[in-house]
Amino acid sequence: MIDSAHHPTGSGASQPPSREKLIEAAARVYATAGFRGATTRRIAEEAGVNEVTIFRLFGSKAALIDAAIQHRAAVQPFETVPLPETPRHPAAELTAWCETQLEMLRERRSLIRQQMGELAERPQVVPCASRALNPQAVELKRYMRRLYEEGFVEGASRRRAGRDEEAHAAGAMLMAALFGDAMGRDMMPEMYPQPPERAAALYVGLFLRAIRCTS
Amino acid sequence: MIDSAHHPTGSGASQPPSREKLIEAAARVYATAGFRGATTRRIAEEAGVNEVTIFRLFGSKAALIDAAIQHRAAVQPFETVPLPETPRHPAAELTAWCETQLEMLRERRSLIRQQMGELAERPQVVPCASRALNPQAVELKRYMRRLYEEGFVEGASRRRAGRDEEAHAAGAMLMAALFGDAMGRDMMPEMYPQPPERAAALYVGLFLRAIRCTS
DNA sequence: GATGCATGCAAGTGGTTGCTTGCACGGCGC
DNA sequence: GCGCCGTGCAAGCAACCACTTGCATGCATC
Repeated sequence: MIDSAHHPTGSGASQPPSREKLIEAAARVYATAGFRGATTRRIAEEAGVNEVTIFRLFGSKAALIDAAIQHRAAVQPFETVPLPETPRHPAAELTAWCETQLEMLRERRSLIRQQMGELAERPQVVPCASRALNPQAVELKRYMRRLYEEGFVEGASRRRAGRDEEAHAAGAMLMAALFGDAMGRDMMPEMYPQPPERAAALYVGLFLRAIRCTS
Repeated sequence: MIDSAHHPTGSGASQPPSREKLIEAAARVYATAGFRGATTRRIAEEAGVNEVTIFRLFGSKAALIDAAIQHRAAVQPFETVPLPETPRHPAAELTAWCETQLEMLRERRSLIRQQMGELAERPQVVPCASRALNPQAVELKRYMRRLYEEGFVEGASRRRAGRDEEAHAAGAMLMAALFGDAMGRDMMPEMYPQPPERAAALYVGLFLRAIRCTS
């Protein structure tokens, strides 16, 4: 029934469908069951292919799941909206940016949770997991530096070291707020009484006031 | 069921050692390996007792691990330093409080990570996991309300709803900053360049400025 | 000494896991 | 027609899993 079409090679544009189906199924199963819970039988069933195909195409379960995780990490971050090169309306710009961050984090929520849980046993997932978050933090810091340079920050005349320290902490705090919101909203709803669509604007408002920025 | 007590050694305050040894070993193994990875053989070996003892004392592996998790969650939160009833030096008081929070979170880091990972498959751990964090958030909110009442917040005259919304978000943001610091410092060190002992003071400083509090 | 109890030890249960093997089928280029 | 290759199917393997059973042992109380 599922025989979707064409097939491999030729001009090699699309992979043999089994490979792709397995990678996506593995990502789904892993996100809800973790490495140990993602059995080859379950992944194969989810993908609608035979179990042996996993070993023929990937060699081992670990290789398949690594491929799946890396696929997920490699495909999405490029969709991120960059912050503008020169700030004009910090509140609006940051809010929009934070909203896409939140969306991204919420979408990957269960995968990120699994990776956090398996961090102790499979430390090789660390670079893969943080690779998704790190460029975002860098982007935020670049934008903050421009906020200082363009005079959006009032009391920025203090000594450089203290300013940097505070700016780093503020950036980390904003990222943590987004992360915590995306991760914690379903586990502890009483801690997040506001509707999710208000979250970004609220965090950004607090963030800008914390760094003394005239929004 | 929990008839500890009985028996030996005269005034016998101490439980039969096997039970306690197993609970602590289970907590350790679970924190690094998760539910599926925490095999009864491994726990028994870690505890230095025979594997059958697990089933004689707890009936099943799940019961043992539940007991271990609940034991960890039940024992520690009482050590928390409460925030003062009437604020005097918000910055100092909050910083001290945040430092104990950070300490607690860092100590339980791997256990919390595991619980997050298994949240999708074993949702019954949710209340147990959030029970550790929730009272802290409540305590923070009580303290914040007193900050408003005692006149520590400058522009608090705005409409009530907006103030509450912002205060909630600010509280969530501070808790998230602590959580993210405790969880992320080892996974993404470049995001936390400051030494860990400065963290609490920095977050509190930003937090107080965000809610317009005169520290 | 006898009884009760917690524990250790050895063996074994049925089930699941990752992975392999052997074989058959069908579409493709030659 | 004829290989080639990707795939499905059935069977099976050794290892591991949670859990059980039966028996021996040590210790404390009676």
